[in-house]
Amino acid sequence: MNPDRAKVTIFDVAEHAGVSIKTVSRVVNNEPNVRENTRERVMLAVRELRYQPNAAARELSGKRSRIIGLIYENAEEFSYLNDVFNGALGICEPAGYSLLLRPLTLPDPEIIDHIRQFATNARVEGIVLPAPMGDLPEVSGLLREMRIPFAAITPREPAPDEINILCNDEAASHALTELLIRQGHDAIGFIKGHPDHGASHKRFAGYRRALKQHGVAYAPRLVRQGYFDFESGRIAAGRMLDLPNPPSAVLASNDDMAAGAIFAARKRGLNVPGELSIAGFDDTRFSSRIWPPLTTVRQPIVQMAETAAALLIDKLNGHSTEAPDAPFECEVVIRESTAPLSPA
Amino acid sequence: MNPDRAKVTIFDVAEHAGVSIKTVSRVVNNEPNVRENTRERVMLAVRELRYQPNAAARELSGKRSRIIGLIYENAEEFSYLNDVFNGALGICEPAGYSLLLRPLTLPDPEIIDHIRQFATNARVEGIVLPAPMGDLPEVSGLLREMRIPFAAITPREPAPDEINILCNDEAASHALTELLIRQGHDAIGFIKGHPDHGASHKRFAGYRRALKQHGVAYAPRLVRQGYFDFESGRIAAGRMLDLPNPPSAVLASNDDMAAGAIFAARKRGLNVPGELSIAGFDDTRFSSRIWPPLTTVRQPIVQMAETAAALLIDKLNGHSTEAPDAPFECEVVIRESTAPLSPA
DNA sequence: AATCCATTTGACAACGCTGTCAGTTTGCTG
DNA sequence: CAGCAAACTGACAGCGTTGTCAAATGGATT
Repeated sequence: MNPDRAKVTIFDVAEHAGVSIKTVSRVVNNEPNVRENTRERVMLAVRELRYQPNAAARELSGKRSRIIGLIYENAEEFSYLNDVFNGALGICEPAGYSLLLRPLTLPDPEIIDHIRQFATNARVEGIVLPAPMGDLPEVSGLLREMRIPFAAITPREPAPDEINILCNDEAASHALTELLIRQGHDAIGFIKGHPDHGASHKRFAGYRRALKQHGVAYAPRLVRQGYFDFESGRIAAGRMLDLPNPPSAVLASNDDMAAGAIFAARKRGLNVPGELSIAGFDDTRFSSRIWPPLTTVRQPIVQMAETAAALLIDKLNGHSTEAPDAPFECEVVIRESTAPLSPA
Repeated sequence: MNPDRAKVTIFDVAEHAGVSIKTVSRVVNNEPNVRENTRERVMLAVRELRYQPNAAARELSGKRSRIIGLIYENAEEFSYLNDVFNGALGICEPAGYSLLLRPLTLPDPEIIDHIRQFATNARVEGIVLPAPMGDLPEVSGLLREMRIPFAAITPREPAPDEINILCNDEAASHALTELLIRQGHDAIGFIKGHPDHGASHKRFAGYRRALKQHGVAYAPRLVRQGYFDFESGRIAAGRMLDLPNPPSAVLASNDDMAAGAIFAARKRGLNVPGELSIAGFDDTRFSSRIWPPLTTVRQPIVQMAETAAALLIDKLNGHSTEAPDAPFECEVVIRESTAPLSPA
């Protein structure tokens, strides 16, 4: 530690303001029962001396670490996490909290131990769980058991007394499918996402609902299991395209798989979107950088993460945690990878 | 803080092992002057009780926070940072350090204040500076002045007594250019990177050296300024392609700009790599997902970040910081966006 | 002016660890 | 077997805050 830094203590402020250290503590922590007059005097001293409370002493004495953990899957795709980090950090910092990262590589047979150790060792007060961490029952179960508050950013059903940040994946998927149907497509392939992710089911459900609503027959042969990665999308799309009656459009449950589908189409000499429309999900950073730019669905991830962190901090501070009334809205982004069914 | 957690203190261990707390402290901190016999007894007690030192108390008493900061540019492209995070976290965690993130949006006129505040407030012991943070003289200058040890992962010239992690960008750029020359290209465009990044200059230097070495004339009209983002790459490439005698190959200083170049080529109906070879730099995650997959250069970023963190921690622990003898090696990855010059 | 109660303030003991320094043991020497 | 240095070990005082609880203050009521 550098000798030049962090030397103004609560005693200095107390002396400067002519009060006791406890009063300074009260002011700094916004506690009640301080006369307005006194409060101002202390604040002035704080500002003049540039006092910054010592976090370690605070934690040791007050039992509050002001640290929030963020446990995430260390997947390849990072733009989602980037948004989550930014959202969470943006809230934590001004609130005086630190954010501690804990990447985990899934599947992880020792996940329970890892999380338990993280929670204990890193003395986090609360934890943010972006997808797919929030989807894993063993994770939320452990945290519940350890009585560590958490906020899950994940499309699972809301649990009472737990913070859940949702978005309307299902509706967005429905809208996207509807778009393709309106463009004349009636053989629409679907590449499912990883079955452990709540989002996968929501997205598939939206697809099916749209088909049904518009009287388009559901064809199991046009549905393939994918795992949210490029490779599985490439393979799944390839299988469909090699079918005797291939689909004229493919909806992938995320952009990575959509990119895989484009790759597969191109390998087979198919023009996208002329001969095959392809849409994705997530509006990943590269969605607009590939050719053709992807039609996809954008989620307000930064906002969702902000809300997660804010609600979590509220809860930690004993404020009433009122969940947002409605799920966050996704937005369909129409680009050039989809087009009306050509007359051929 | 949860009542169930973190209750075993140094006193419990001391009692269990039949020694004083100070001895436990010595063992836990690997201090000398403890009889082997005693050490083992204490270790046993530590393990049996699952003792985990209280970080706050340690910091308060010992003046060591065991926190390392990571200041980074909050750019759109994240795969580089992902690798940096993973590398640094992978080292910090087992070493008992926490990693605290501080994203900064560049350019930031108040960068000095932001960093100063981060360093003071967050009580970091040392800081990792990935590119382009390490390139900014005001940043390294401030840290030097504040006497906070830092490790810069950046292609600047090594500074004495400072930790610098380098890689041979220049050589890789040279090799990539050479590859194109060998494929028959003699009108090779170059899109420069952001002038504030050290890497930009290295990469340009490698290009020029290769041209010179192989007797290919250097044509300023084939060199354009870019800023490492897709859009600037698209524009720069577009300008070159609209030239009366356009290049048959374009080397972009990173993959984002290379993707922009592919985009520009496609807009003009040019076949890549048939009519135009394009190569990038960095082997971003999407390099192999776009069409055609990009020929590019891969840097061992995870290793570089690991080394940065490890050397920094060594330094903080007072060990001799011996810099790695040689810069890290980049690797040219040949994919399908480059091809021999076609006879036409 | 005296009394009472609510509000405000302060004294002081934790919190769990490391640094300091003094005390105790051990292993050699002579 | 005493004597001595070196190797160990332990007692105790902080570190800078917050929690507890007692004391002081102030205003309203007799």
